[in-house]
Amino acid sequence: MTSYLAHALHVLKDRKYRITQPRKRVLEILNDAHSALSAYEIKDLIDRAGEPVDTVSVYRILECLEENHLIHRVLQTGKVRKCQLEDESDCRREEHNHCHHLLICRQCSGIEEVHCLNMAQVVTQVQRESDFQVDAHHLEFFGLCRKCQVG
Amino acid sequence: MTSYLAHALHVLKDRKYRITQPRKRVLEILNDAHSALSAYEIKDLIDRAGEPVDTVSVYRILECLEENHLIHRVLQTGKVRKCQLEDESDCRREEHNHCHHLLICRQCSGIEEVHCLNMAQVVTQVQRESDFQVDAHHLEFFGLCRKCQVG
DNA sequence: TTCACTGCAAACCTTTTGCAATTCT
DNA sequence: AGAATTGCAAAAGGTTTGCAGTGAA
Repeated sequence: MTSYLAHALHVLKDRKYRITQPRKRVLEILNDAHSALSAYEIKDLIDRAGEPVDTVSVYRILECLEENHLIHRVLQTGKVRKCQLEDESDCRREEHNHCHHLLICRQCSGIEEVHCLNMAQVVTQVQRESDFQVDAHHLEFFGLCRKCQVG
Repeated sequence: MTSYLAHALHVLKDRKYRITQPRKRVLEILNDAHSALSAYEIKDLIDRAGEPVDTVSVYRILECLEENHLIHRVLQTGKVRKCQLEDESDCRREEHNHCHHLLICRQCSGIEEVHCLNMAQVVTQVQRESDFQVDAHHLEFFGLCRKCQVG
């Protein structure tokens, strides 16, 4: 069980990106975050920890991380969140890293990620009824997470 | 078969909103649009038609229309689009006006809207596997619309 | 006539760009 | 050393706010 942080650093190193202080700090913040964060929120968290980073750098780092599929964006807010490490075994190959379904709690703003939802039927329905050739989709659920459900 | 424009004006009048020139113009633009538009794009289209409207007014009008469920936003871009008039007969009551599924064409940027996709199974799967109580969702499909499919 | 609504000015927040200085490897 | 990356300054873009003036009902 590798941590997200270790995984991300490994991916970046592997692809010849430099492991700089700002990059490490952003990844540490993302690693610890339980909800999605904006570029500014990430910058603030880093600054508060003592060694400030420029906002522009945060933007550029997030861009890099997104290109390497280490984070993805919540459509509704534009905030980012680390990509969960996938359990290869129970994910169909074709949907790979690109099919994330988010569970966004309206109480605590926490975000969970679900892979492997079976969307085949729905996609088929769209293709049949609308004659639209689907090659990707984004799906976000809103509601209450386990902790915020009362009773 | 009422037009979107007539429908929207009726709803607003009914709820004691004033039918002003800027509101009429924004609704006309939305009525004719075949893809989603940003506030700026709407302002530009109106300006080009001869009688300019202030950007701030466009923002406020869009806010009003959104509150009254006459437009909704495409999550990915933040642009807005008229809500399609629903065919009451084949839509389950509970999902009513709030369950839109968008088909976004990556070729022509056109947007279609689909109601009545059967998401029950997927929602059930989420609730069961993640213990998350779903009360809403947003779903956007990306791909090729009928016209842009070759062959 | 009255009050909702608009237009204008200005502020605010977010994101992007160019370039010189820094720092990983 | 050399190239990638950062920080700074500045601009660009999008959105919001306050207030006085306008116009729909």
